[in-house]
Amino acid sequence: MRRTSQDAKDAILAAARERFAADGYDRATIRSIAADAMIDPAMVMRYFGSKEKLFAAAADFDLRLPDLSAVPADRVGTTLAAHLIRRWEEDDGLMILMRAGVTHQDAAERMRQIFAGQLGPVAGRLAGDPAEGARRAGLVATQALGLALCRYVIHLPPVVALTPEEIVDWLGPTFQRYLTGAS
Amino acid sequence: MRRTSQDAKDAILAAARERFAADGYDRATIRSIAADAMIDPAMVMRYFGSKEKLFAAAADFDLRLPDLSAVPADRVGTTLAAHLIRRWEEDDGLMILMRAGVTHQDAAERMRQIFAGQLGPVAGRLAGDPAEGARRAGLVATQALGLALCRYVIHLPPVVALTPEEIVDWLGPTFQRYLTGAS
DNA sequence: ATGCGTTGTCAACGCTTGTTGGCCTACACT
DNA sequence: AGTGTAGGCCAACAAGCGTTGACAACGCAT
Repeated sequence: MRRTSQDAKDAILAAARERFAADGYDRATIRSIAADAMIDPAMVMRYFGSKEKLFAAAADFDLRLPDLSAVPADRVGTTLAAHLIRRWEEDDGLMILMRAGVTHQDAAERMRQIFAGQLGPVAGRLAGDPAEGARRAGLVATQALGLALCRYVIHLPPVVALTPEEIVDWLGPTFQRYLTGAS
Repeated sequence: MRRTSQDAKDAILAAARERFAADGYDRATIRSIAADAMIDPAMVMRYFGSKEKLFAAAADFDLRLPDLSAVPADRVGTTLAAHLIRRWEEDDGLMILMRAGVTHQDAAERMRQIFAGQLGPVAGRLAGDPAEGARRAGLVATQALGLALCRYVIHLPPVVALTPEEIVDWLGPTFQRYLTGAS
């Protein structure tokens, strides 16, 4: 039994996710992705059409936010912080978007959709007003993405040294204020 | 009177700063920088030696932090927030580092030096302990760089819509807690 | 006017990139 | 056995990159 085309696609996609997350859009080449997947570069084109389409397939991501209005009102900040940290470490999808979003238009657009479409409604439900929810979601995004940038991309030593528990302790109150505090 | 070499260098450096800030390291090509400076690409090489060296010359940046121990203790957060916003808008140096730091090693290293060497000591003076200062500086960096990422790079609409005053009002207390709050 | 050093131009190099088309190879089915 | 089809490989393409070296044009000193 030879490898089925689905296996090849899976292997390519897995390699692509790793490379895009580690190197960004430009430096992650079709050739290097193909080498990681132990396959010919031409196969990548056959199965995904172009580098753009491969990236679109690899950059799929969902925050999988819990329903924050179901947790105690004074716990939304820490709950969100704990969830985001976990989500970040188990899925490299956000790393892909961060590394690519800096130079790549589509990736930036995806990022906007994620925070407007996933975090926005959750914040809006807490604020009781969609427009205000968007503002709150934006503020949360600045702190959340900033942590990811310093910890996983820039590798700022003091931020890398923080334990997940410390991060929750420090960022939880910040999220709490951004989500529920007075404007 | 022909153009002096200093004029050419200045023109190249200005064009390089704009291109690196707008496009990142990889997409900012020597050719495009030279075209912006209305000069031949070969001149760029003559005056700066290589793309790496040109980047090093363009990525020079100083936070120019004020002495935070000279302001009222309950004002350090808002003072820092106001200063960083101003610094960000008047100098594209940090944009260069942010756009490049994601894929370029040297830029990430510069970023680490800036926050460890400039913000760290200031925070250390406030905390009365250099090691603790590094931690506090790291936390501040997550929020400060996250804002810049969302506002100037990703262009998250709700974050772009914030006025400088609103940003100071929201981020000031965060910086205050990161710098002087209980650990 | 002659010479020289600086400023600028031009063409090309070697390399890497995304992308394409043709050609094998192995399996499933008749 | 023969054949069709799907998986895979190879070589090449055009374009763009950083970089190089040779050569022309200019201004100032002598």
